[in-house]
Amino acid sequence: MTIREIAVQCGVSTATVDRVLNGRGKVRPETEARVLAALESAGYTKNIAARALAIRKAAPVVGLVVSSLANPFFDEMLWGVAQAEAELADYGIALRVLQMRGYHPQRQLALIGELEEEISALVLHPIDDPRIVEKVAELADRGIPTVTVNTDLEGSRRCCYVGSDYEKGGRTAAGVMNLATQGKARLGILTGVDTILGHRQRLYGFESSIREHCPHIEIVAHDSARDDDESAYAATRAMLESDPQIDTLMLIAAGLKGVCEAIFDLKMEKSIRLFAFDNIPVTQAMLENGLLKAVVCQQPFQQGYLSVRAAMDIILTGGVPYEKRIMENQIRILENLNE
Amino acid sequence: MTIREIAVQCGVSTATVDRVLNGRGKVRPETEARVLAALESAGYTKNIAARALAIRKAAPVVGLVVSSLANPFFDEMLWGVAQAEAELADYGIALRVLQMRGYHPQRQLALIGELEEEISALVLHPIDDPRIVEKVAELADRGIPTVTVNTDLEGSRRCCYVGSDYEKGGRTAAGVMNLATQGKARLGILTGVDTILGHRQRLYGFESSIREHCPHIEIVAHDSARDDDESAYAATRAMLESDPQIDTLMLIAAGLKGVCEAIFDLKMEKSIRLFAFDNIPVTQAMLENGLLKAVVCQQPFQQGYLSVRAAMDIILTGGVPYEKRIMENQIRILENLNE
DNA sequence: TTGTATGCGTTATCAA
DNA sequence: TTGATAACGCATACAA
Repeated sequence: MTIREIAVQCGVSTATVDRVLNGRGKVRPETEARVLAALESAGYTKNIAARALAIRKAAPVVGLVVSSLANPFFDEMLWGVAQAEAELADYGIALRVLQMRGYHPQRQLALIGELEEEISALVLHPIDDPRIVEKVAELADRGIPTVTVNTDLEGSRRCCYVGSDYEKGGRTAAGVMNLATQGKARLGILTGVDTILGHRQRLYGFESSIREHCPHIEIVAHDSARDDDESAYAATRAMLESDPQIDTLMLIAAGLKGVCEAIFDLKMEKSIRLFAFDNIPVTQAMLENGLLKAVVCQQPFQQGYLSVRAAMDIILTGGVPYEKRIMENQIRILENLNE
Repeated sequence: MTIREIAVQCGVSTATVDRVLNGRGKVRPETEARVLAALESAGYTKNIAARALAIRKAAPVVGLVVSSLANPFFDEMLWGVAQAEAELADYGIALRVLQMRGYHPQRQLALIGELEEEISALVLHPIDDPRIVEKVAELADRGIPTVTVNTDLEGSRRCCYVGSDYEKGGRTAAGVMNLATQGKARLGILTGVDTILGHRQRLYGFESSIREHCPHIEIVAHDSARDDDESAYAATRAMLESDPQIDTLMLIAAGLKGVCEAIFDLKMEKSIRLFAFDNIPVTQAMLENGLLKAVVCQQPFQQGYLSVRAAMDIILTGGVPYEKRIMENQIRILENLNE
């Protein structure tokens, strides 16, 4: 079913159907109603190939802002972004990527500001801050849709989210620990940071699942690794020195390298069973030496690919493909780490 | 870079460039060389949006032949096929699916024959038989590319394969067993069928990995579950009756329901740790009651989606997107079974 | 407020 | 062996 067919059916021109379809106004309400009815009953959907060809002249741009500098987790995600970019080219859509370091709302606002004049859609790895929420609303008012990636921005006017279910990830990690420890452990938990929603959700999922299903896994220590290696080293060392009977550690966020160094420095690598999240450069070596038993990953490549594609789909179809696209929580051991 | 630009650059018409590009012949060798050179140096690639629009008139059809009847594993794969079909519609490409039951080469040949007159590409879940290999070659000669899905067809002229690495899947299952049993088990293996390549590869990956890495996992019994529930019941029952000291079972292929029934009938569900492949309707219940410890899955949805999309890409671009697209071997426990 | 005409890049049908 | 030209479905500048 094409615009032309709808047009003849209603006795109007294709331009009028286009005006109705894209809400450009300047059409008599009565005519509009008639066209809308025809569109509805025909189950009309835009042909994206044709639309892609037509909008080439406008050369739309998708913007991406991500806190990826100095964070190896995002390397793989940016690979997915690159793959999506190659596909965008066929549709005459360009991509502009701005990377930042850390989580400073002001900096993120500045980068969005740098993009907002030229983009038709924004993919954002958002910092959980009211100013960002407000900025997303402002963009929405100006007709620029935002796709959040990796972490959602609650209460905002973003149009869709691509990322994992952190609480489920926490529960999955609890399940793996239960399996690998036969349900018996003296456990220390190294948490992330409170200001990152995903870390809180993961911790909640993990800890509540352990308490509910594993009566013989005893949580004897709790400290924050603060999402970096130095703090992780210090926290791990202090935790193991104050309770040398600990035989199991769960690392909720970043800091794997620091945790492992502390364990080796204390020569406790034979007695500790370590569990963590995500696949970073040091992961494989720690699985190989047997200290790390398993990690739970969240498909970073797919997050990058699908978020940019979602922006593309929104531009191409004019509609939102889904409200949330949740990645799988994947259990990785040495044998299936890199696929 | 467009065909028109290439054309003016070479002082020929777009039609001539098109003839060179699509090997339609009827172009002076000298002209062809000039156009080819220009194409090369410009790094020309077809615009798929434009091509999609143009080929609508020809209304190409993709065919799919799959042994999915009476096999719940394929339900999820067919979901992925349906998703791809929805996307095909935008490109004016239709899909015809023919399902079959079991693995009879003659039947598969008949179904391919039913499709071959009308299709531009074939997606095939191939039976490992010389007649099928020959048929694929015949199609290739007639310009119809074949994408194999789920299982590859070795030595054939298929243009790409979408499916898992079964040997790696076997090694992953060995790794999970090692983790969950602390490397100590008295193990019985229930194999699949020899005539399915994937089953042999999985078994090899699993068994060689166990022998190499797990000195205290003792393989004490071996029998075939023959890929169905009745045979699986009989084999399991016989195995456990002849060696009641077995505490761990690995099921390589289908038959989970039969295996579990045998274990329950023998009232051995408390002493057996069971491992298997794939997520079928009975999987969740067996994970919940604790008999089944984990399964290794092979992304059936993605297999369906990507194989049909590969056929679409081949039609749209005229080239082959990749030679193999390998699915991940995913470790599933109750917490991350359904995502 | 509505309609006409043209172009996006590729394919395919005619003529030459 | 070549080239001109008309689609494919949608968007839009311009005319009415």
